[in-house]
Amino acid sequence: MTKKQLIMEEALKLFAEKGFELTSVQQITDACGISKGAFYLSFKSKDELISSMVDHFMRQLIIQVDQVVRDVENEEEILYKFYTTIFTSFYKHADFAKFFVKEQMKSFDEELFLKSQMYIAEMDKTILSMIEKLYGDVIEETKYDLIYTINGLVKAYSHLFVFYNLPLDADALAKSLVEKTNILAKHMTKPFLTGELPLVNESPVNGKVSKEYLMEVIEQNIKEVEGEIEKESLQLLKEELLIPTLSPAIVKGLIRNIEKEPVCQWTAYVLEDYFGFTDNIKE
Amino acid sequence: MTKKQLIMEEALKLFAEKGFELTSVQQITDACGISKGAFYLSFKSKDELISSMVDHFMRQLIIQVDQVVRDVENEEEILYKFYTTIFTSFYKHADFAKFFVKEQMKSFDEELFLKSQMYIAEMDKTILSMIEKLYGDVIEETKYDLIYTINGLVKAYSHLFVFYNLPLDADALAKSLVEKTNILAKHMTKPFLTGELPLVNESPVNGKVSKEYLMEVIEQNIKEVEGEIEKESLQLLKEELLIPTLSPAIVKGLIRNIEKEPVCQWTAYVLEDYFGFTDNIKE
DNA sequence: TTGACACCTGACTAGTTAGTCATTATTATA
DNA sequence: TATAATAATGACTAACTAGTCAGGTGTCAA
Repeated sequence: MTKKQLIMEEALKLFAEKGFELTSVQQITDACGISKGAFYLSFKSKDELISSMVDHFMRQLIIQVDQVVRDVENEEEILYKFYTTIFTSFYKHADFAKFFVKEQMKSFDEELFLKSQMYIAEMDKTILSMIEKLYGDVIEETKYDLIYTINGLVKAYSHLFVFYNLPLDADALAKSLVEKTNILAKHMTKPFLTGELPLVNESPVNGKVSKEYLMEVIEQNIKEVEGEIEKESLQLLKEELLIPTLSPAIVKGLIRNIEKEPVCQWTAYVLEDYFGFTDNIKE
Repeated sequence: MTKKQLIMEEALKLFAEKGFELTSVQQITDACGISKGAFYLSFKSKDELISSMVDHFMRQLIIQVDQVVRDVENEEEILYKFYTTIFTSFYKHADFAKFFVKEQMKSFDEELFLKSQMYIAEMDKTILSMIEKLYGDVIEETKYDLIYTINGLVKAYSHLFVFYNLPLDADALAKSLVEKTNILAKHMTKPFLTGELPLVNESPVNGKVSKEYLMEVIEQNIKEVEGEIEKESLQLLKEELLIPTLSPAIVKGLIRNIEKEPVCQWTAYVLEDYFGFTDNIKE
């Protein structure tokens, strides 16, 4: 475990307990058994720590949910898998869920707020593609309402185990919410969110992640990754970003090379999005 | 406007903007144009301010919603009125809604957390009585799920105008959510929350508010209120609490005497609950 | 005009915090 | 073993905080 990971884990426990502002860097380093100076070797500031934590957990969650939605063979099972995945992740990372609910709001840091919004929008995108696949044209008019309703259900029921520490019966909960979702998809006729409104929830990067953002993520990965294949793949992908020359098959292959490496999973995810490989179903 | 009100209003703006911890007493008093010392003449501490704020706004909301649920003649309209009331209040007090979502969590102050839970449980009680009145035995098995779903919908859709500052079309939103609620009440067959679970959400005072709490609230009111009738009514109600001697009609009349006074509304509300007048419908 | 009173002020105390940096310890290399 | 490079330390700074309190201000009635 790297020092960064150690700090993030210990900090998360303290943040969930007392909140971000009321946890001092000193308390974090004490919990880690390191000095205050060592903290600043891993993170430029306390704000950078919180920002890294949001990246770490939200990326993990989005990648997981996206995998489920794209890979499940049996269409009937997608919704069920979606709910179990999301609740299992919330349950496992209850500390982060607690912390995220508490601090996601526009406060003390505009940048962090926008980042959170970006991840939430990314999740909404995945939910949208899921319900379009499931219900097709039937929900054309009501799909944005369905996204909001699903989010509401997840939020409301998360409370049970995130804040009351109840044990989670993910199976029963998912089955119950699958029923609710199906009922609403089938019968809803009066959507509140008509075409124009939901734009507010679009990704701040307008659906496409920016080239600059991808460059940044890739360069970060090049520093972190060990294997030579992975390093070279990242290097080639970076050049492809600047001047496109390679064929789709080669690009896809390069992404394949890095997608198993944990630190590169997010990069692989956003690159697939950027190069338009998002509609592939597990072969 | 009293000094207390002034401080609460200015503080609320700052809290919604930057959060509780990052707003200093100095900043609040600067915004009010008063000195730091003056602040401590109105509130014993910064914590007491936040606690008073939660009391103020949550009591207002609960009284409003309760009135709607109990007074609306046309049963068809209850749900619609419920949603419009709650969203209009959230919209009007967006600052508080923002602040409450952010700070309601178990953090930095166990007492405040319990207080928030108590108000939330109180609201759940009102919702329960509303849906029982509306759907009767049909939802016997699913009523707790319905409460959670309603809460989820309110939370999810509040975001639109609380955090994105969108204008609120309360009429359209309420109509849309009424439909969703009706659909779920009619078709839901797989509740997640079976009889045992929802106990966690019961009021910490076990359904009945404690005598001590009532005494405290009444004594506070006696100090604040002007009118002689109101003062005497409160005094008699206090004695009735200690040794019950008066007939229900007299007690009810005494409560009537105080329920128009803004500072006494909450007291009237909890006293009605305590003396068992909660099932009365507007005559 | 005087004195009594409630109201108000802001400099002050005692404490905490994020972040720095000269110094020391550890490890790798030659 | 000697030297260079890297990692880690914790005392320190500068800034901020909640809450206090000795003294000031304005407003009454006598």
